[in-house]
Amino acid sequence: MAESSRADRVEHAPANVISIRDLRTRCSRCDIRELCLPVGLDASALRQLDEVVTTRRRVKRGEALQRAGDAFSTLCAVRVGTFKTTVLAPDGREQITGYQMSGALLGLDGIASGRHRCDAIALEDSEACVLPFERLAEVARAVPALQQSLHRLLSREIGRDQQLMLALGKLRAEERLAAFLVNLGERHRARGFAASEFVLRMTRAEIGNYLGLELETVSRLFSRFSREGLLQVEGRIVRRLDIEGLRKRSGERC
Amino acid sequence: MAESSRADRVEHAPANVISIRDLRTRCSRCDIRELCLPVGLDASALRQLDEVVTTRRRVKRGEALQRAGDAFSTLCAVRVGTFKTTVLAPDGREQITGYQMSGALLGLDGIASGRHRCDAIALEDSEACVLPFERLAEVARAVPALQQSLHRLLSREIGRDQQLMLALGKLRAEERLAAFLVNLGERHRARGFAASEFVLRMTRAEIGNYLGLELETVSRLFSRFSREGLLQVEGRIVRRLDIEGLRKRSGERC
DNA sequence: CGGAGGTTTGAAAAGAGTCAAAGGTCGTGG
DNA sequence: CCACGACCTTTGACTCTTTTCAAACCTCCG
Repeated sequence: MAESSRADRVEHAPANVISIRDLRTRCSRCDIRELCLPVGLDASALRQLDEVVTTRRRVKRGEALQRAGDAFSTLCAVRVGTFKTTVLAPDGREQITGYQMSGALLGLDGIASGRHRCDAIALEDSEACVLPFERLAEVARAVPALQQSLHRLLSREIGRDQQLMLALGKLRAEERLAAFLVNLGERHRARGFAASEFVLRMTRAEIGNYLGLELETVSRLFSRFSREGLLQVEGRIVRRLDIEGLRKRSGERC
Repeated sequence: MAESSRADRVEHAPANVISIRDLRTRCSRCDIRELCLPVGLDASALRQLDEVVTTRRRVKRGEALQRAGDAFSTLCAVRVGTFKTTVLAPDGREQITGYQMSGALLGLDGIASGRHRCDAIALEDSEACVLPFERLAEVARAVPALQQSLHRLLSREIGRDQQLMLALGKLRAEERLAAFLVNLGERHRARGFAASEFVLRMTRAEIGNYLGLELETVSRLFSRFSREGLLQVEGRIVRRLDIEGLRKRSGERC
């Protein structure tokens, strides 16, 4: 079952589980803390959060951080790398529901039922901090600022999902891809990288899956945008992304 | 601005705001408590929740319980009636992101930014309990069971959104409507009504908007399902809904 | 350096959208 | 309480975007 196909779980592959202590790194010193759960926490709250986050996991490209159906007990915060989350229809069709970069919190959908509801697959070699949820909830009761952070993260996830629904329900193919690229560019910018030059971590098929399109449609749209000077593209490498031009083509959002 | 077009706010239309005390009703005695925030709370936790929920609001058909952009300070729990929530694209296109029946909690997407991100419009004369969020969060810190309920509700919302993304991204028109009807039937059943006989509270256009389809497509599909004996439909009245038959036509989910 | 997997492009098909028109229903005001 | 108007629904005919199928090429990893 899912248990065995999953990448390095704490119990099964201790080599890939890293004690935070060993690395002498903590949320309080993490360079992505302003993108992650610690946003807005003061020094004392951060110290308490340090006590919650005790391990990390390395996940190789293609491996799963979590599988739908797994028992839920921890959230994972992406530290390095990129993940995709996917939900499965009963007939086997799969929908990618998001791409998560550093700072994102994975597993929030598992709280409700006590089982993970989606797969999280690494798109490149990645690293995530493990947050035992019960422990986190406990600390959140004592630290209002952390409670607020957690509420905000859950709420932000809902807002993001609504934006994707809007894209899937109302935008045409060209608008969806334009919005997706603008969004990717902005997420790179938020992480201190150029918004207009980056490497796609996902295939055309994965972009299409996420946007409710076929891979051929995505490929044709890249060609069109390239022809029209909205970007330069060589395989997965995107250059000179014209954010404003694309925003106009997107009906302005994703 | 939005403020003035909104239905009966506490400050502006006290006539429509009802003190819970006056009605001598509480969460602890509410007949939908097993569909709402109180799920799984014990007597003592319920008593504390009673202290949070002090007012109700009546909202007439077509009026807004909340508007995108409004300052966020309260959640609302649907007591009677039905709402739709909609998000707006910058160019004015609108996507319905959900239909909420009794027990649903509205406003969760506003926690992140402190502003509501969607409109909530009553589809029939409705009534909602008002939950001041700061107060609720405070009580949740003291009452772990309530904290857990709140986390679960937020998480469940994320799960629901993912199912809609799956429908919008991967299902064909016929499958989307079939899944929608099965889902509606089951929600009626969960509320003690027949799963196969109900009145639609939304127009064909609204169903289409929610499912990423045009109203004509929805109308044609109703005719097709009716022709094939999967349901009987007279305007908004649906009878003899064949749940199993429709489930098969849905690729099995929504 | 060999092959699997990923990408591009074309041509044809299909599903859903658009436009149009007519009939139905509901709620409100007279 | 009835009539009118606004809005909703149905159905047909046609259009068009996107999918499907196919083939060739690329490229990157082991």
